[in-house]
Amino acid sequence: MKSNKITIREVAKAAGVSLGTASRALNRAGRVSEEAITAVTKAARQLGYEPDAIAQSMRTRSTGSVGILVSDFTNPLYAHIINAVESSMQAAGYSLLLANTHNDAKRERSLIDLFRRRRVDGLILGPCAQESPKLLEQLAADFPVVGIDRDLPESGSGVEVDHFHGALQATRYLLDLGHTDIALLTPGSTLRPGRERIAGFTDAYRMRGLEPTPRLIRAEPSAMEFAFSEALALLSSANPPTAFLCLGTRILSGVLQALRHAGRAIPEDISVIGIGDTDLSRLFSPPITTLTWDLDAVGKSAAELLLKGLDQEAAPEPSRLVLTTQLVLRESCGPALKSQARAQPVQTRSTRPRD
Amino acid sequence: MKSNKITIREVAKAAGVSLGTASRALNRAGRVSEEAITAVTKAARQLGYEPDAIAQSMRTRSTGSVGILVSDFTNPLYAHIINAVESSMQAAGYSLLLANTHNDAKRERSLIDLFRRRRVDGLILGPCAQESPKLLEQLAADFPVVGIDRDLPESGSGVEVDHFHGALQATRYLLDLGHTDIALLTPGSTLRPGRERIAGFTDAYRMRGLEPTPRLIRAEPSAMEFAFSEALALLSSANPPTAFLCLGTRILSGVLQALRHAGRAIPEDISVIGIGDTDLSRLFSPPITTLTWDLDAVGKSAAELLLKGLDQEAAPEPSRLVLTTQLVLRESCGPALKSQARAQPVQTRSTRPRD
DNA sequence: TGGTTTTGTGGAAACGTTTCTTCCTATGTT
DNA sequence: AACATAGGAAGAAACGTTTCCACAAAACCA
Repeated sequence: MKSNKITIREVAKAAGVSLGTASRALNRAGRVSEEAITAVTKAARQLGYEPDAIAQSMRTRSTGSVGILVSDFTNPLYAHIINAVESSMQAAGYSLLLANTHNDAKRERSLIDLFRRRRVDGLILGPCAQESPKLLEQLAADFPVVGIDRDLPESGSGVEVDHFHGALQATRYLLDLGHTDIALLTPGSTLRPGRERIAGFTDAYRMRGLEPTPRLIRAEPSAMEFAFSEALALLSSANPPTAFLCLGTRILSGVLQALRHAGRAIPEDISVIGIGDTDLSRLFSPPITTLTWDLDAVGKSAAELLLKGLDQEAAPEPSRLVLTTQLVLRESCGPALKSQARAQPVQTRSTRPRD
Repeated sequence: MKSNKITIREVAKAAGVSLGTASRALNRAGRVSEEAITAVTKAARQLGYEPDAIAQSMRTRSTGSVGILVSDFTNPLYAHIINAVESSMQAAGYSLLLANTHNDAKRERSLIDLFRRRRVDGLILGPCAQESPKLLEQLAADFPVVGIDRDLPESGSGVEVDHFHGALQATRYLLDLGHTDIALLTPGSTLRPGRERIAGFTDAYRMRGLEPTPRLIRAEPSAMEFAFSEALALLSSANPPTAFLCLGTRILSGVLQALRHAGRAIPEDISVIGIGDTDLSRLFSPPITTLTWDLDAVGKSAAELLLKGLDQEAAPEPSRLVLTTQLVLRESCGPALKSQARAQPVQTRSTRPRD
């Protein structure tokens, strides 16, 4: 049952019409008679005609596919976002071209070029190391681009999570519990999320007239091994932190592992805040207080923004969307019993204009 | 900086050669002089020429893209597999077209048709409800297809995990601990993995001269809510199980949640075996004994099988690969203290020929 | 009835490549 | 010196669609 390729030419011949008419009949475009439509559709069905999407793309200059680039979709946060994107795009008739950048700017660049050569209709880009807004600007000349949690040029569209206020809220919560030596672990200070988190973290301190300890701010590319050894090092340092703010899924695992390894009890010895409402944070003992946000909404919004850009060819008005975070309180944070106020009081000044 | 499309025609003109020569020069195919090559490549670089992959596909009948279909890549198991597939395929120069079937045979069918129309060079298919090997056979006539953990026709290639012996080993381990009332929770008895697991589970009992309790075998589509309520129901039933074999990532979470909800201690009150070496199973207290296998190897092997099929057009010899499972012993299983031998001794007979 | 519009059709062009065929021109051989 | 041979290039065909254009026939309007 080798399915021989049936072209529209053969359909036309079988229906007794010209090739052009057959095409118009199948697409119900332009002027076609009812009887031509019935004849052609019948012939197409009988022959098992399947239009060649490549040839269609060739002619129409649109492929019906969009690319999505993230650093690593093994990360459950990305997996959920991509899942939502896929649902929305599939419903709209688009296919998803997926690739990992592994947080490598060079690779991202070459993947973008690859996708451009493949003539994707649009592109969704997650954060990536050493990202430059300029790249996006150039890209946006070719097709709609939507960034996720990414630095955007003036003209760019994207959806962002309010990591600034998220980190601020989480930090204030810990400060309120009496912690002053809070370790902040977050991936990538060069990426928007990391930058915003550090700013929010710092601001929370300053709003209390305190200053965070630079030594306790660890912003490296997310890796569980990094988080594990880093946490272990911090714990055995001269002035160990009394709380860990773990703003990365892998980081949370690494820190929890380190705490177990070091024999520290949560929340008695040390408080922990995690990220992303995963099975781990819900089912860990104790359940982990978690900074979270709506991943489905991120993906869905990104898809909608992209679809909007795909719809109207000539209306490239940029749109941004900011999603808020929620702090889900569980049982992993307690008062800082052995707190020693080491943080330096300074004049309160925000690292960021108030909004 | 609107990037105007540069065609090979313009490159040829700039280099002072004919269109055909330019193409041959860029592809280093056929007879071309060295000087033509240098002239053309220089012109191409200067003009910023990027070949149009669609047009290339049109002519060469190959798109350099492969499709992959799984039920739901939010499942970390699939995410890891896809990750490995993506790495291998990207290294080989292929792009990945991804979609979720949501375990719906109809949707799978239509996605396959969509991918076929998009002229993917190959296809990787995860398990899907009501799958029919016949479908794969038809498909394989058009392009190479690789199944993952899926029923295959005679002629099909694929990689499979030895769920049979995995379940057998896990069950025997629990039986050795004195458990006779073991609950088996696994997604989809119509899917190969579920079927094999039930067979392995049953065989383990029979090798001891016992028979499993049908009531304790729960094979439904994987859903955390299902597992939670199902586990709760089993716990409050007349003869509750003393051990849970949770052969699905979501299922494990649901059962753990149910056990916490019911106030049962692991492993004192009840023993638990999970699946997939996730953060949850490693970091849970106590760490969960886990039936696991090499997800990277699954993805990598699937990609390699597909690449082999893509390479040689004319050699459709089917190849199968079976990967073994490992039982990672942790601390979630203990002896069945309040075991009451309720299982019926029967004549030992395997549900499956020995291998 | 004669012109004007509408409607449907067939044929051809176009999308941007690769590849096949033909042809010319050196180069080498007897 | 005449002739075979091979290397290189130009030109055209092909991939399977959609869409543009011209044109005939039918319908409409005065």
